[in-house]
This record gives sequence, C-alpha cells and structure tokens, in this order.
Amino acid sequence: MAARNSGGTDTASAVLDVAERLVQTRGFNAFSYADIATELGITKPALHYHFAGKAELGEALVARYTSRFSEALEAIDAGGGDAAHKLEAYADLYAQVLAQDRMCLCGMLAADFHTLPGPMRDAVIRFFDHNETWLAGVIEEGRRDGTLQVGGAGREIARIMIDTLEGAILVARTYGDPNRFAGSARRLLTEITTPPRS
Amino acid sequence: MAARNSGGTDTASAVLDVAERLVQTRGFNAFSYADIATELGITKPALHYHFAGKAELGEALVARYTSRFSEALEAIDAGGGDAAHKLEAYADLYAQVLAQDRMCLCGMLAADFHTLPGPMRDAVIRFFDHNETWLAGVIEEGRRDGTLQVGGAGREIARIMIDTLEGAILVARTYGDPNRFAGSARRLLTEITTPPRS
DNA sequence: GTCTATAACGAGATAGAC
DNA sequence: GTCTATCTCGTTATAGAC
Repeated sequence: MAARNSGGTDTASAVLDVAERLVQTRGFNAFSYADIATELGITKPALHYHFAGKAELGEALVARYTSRFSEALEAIDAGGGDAAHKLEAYADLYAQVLAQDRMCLCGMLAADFHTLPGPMRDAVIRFFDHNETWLAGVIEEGRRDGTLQVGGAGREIARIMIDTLEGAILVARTYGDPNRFAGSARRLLTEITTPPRS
Repeated sequence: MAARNSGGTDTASAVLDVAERLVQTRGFNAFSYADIATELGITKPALHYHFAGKAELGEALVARYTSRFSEALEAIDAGGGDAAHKLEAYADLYAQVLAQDRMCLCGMLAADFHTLPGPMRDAVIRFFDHNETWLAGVIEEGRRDGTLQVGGAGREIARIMIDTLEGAILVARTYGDPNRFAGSARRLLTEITTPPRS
C-alpha cells in the first residue's frame, strides 16, 4: 500500500517500533537489521525493502519521534494550564520515556552523534532546536502573564531545562532508578517556577 | 616490564590514550581494536597482549579515568578555595573535557550502559557515586561555614549538578558549541552559590 | 612485546525468485 | 512484500613464530 520508506505500512511501523526501542536502550551502533528481523519474524531483505539502509531507517526514526514529540507539545499547549504546569508536563514527557527504561531517542543519538550520517545529525539538532523554541515560548508567556518570575533569557532557561532533563535521564538509567530522575526534575522545576523570596 | 593488563608500559598507556579518545568521541560500540592498532602503527594481536579483550580494555579505561578524576578532585580540595570556588572548579573539569571535543567518559558509557559487560557497569556507577559523595561533602562544608545557603539535601544538589553537567556536555557536543555548555554551567552554579534574596 | 596468518562470526547490503 | 542465497567487509580473538 504505502511507498518505500514511507513508514506508513503496518510492517514499516512495526519495524520503527522495534528499532526505536533498540536505539533508545542500546544506541544506534549497538543494534542490527538482524535484531529487528528476528524479533518481527521476518528476514533482513524484507527490512531493506521498507528502509533502504540503516541511515534511512535512522532518519525515519528521528522524524517520527520528533513529530510525536511535537504533538505532545501541542497537546500541552491545548491543555490550557499556566506556564508552570506546561513546564511540569514537559518534564513528565521525559519521565514517561524513563518509565519504559529508555533514554530520550535524540539524547541517545547525541551520544552517538559523531558516528551518525549527516541527515541524522541535522534532524537531531532540529529536535533540540524545536524543544528549545517551545520552552522559551512557554517561559516568556509565563513572564508576560506574571505566573513566572525567573530571571534570564527564555532561551537560556530552555537550554538548562533540556540539558538537565537529558542528563538526569541518562544517569538515572545507569542506576535503574526513576526516583533519581524525579528528584532532579522536581528541583529544576522548583528553581524555575518558585518566585524569589522577597 | 609491567605485567599484562597493568596499563603500566608505554604501549599500554598509549593504547589507553587512543581508546579513551575514541570512546569519548564515538562511544564504546563504535570503535575497534583495528582503529587503535592502525593509529599506533602496531597490530591487533599486540593489543590483545596488553588487554585480553575489549571488556578488559574498557575496565582499564574507566579505572584510569576515575583515578584521574579523583586526583583532580583532591587537587581542588588542596587548592584551599571556599565551597563555591570548588563547585566552579568541578564544573570546569567538564568544560575541559568538552574543550577537547569529548563527552565525559562515564557519561558516554552511561548511554552505552545496557550493552556493557558487568564489571564496566559497576565501575561506571562507582564513578558517579564518588562524584556525588565528593560534591555532597563540598556542599555540606559550604553550608557549615556559611558560604553556601542553598536549600535541600547535599546529595540532591550533588545529583542535579552531575545530571546538568552531563546533559550540558552531551547536548553541547551536538552543536559543537562550548558556549552552550558554559551557559548552563554558569546558571547552575549561580542557583547554588547565590544566596536567596531577602 | 610484537609479528603473520587465520579462524569464526556478524554486519550491512544486493540479486533475483515467488 | 517477502523470501533464499550470497557477497563483502569488519569485528573480536587465537595459534604460533620471532
């Protein structure tokens, strides 16, 4: 039904599901077409039909992940909470990834960055840029309506949020302890959403 | 002169130097004995003489990195600055790693964690534990002598520092921009070392 | 301590049948 | 859209000479 590399067929999306989990748990250089084929009960050439090579599979992976993440951000915007609640909901997206014992896909690819094909690198950077832009918008919005009193440029706060959440999920995974993530996330949010004492 | 796997000979330490850089830039699953052998102008079996296998090489890598990091922490302690200056010096250790276009060795191995042999996993966790203990000690010391007024458990502050610095170096490397790291590090330190306004 | 030679395996990928 | 069969290359690792 769907064309090559579209990710639109049942098989293609099943391939993406398995590959996504493998990349988020093992990294881009620690899984193979054979791993996916075995798990789905198909053969390697069938994978090559849907995704010409590992590079194309990787691109499709980041594209789908980014688009799902964008939808989640739009859902948060549509939720109607104030800026502080939106930032909490944002951090909770990371908690949901960790709850599945996974690293953020683009955080993992950031570690693999220097080994990635060019188009994948570009897509990873766009993911972070998009997150930063959305967060900076929420922060500026919160400042305009007075619900947020944090100091500093919105983009700077956005960046430290991304950095802290990515690092917290990275380290928490080595301890197998979601609470380790929760502690850093809570403190990060408190610093940003608690008005300075006066 | 030195025994097998000691890391004490010139060749063994040259091997560790190259392997360390490869792991910090590419990850544990994206370099091979051939890469190291070629760069040093020796053969693969010569590598196996010094380090029986990739697992043993990896263990030696983490052991040396941890011991050097520990020495750096002791040097900071010996420097005689106050707690705030020690925390700044700690963050600067990460900046020095990034200045070489590298990820923290153990931060990279945290990404590769689920693919690592058991002894390497244990050593990575010990690295983070040691950092956390040292940081918590500095924070408690700063609170006792009044130079730090930050709230919360010392270990909790220590963890968010590690998480933020690891995440900041991870993400900054994808942008190839040390300033991106510096911004998050500066803000992190400011939150911890600036007394709440009264 | 380093070499040549090679084993044994897994990787990504392709040709061509069905 | 999936298969069998195969190719080529890179990987870790070992045996045994020097």
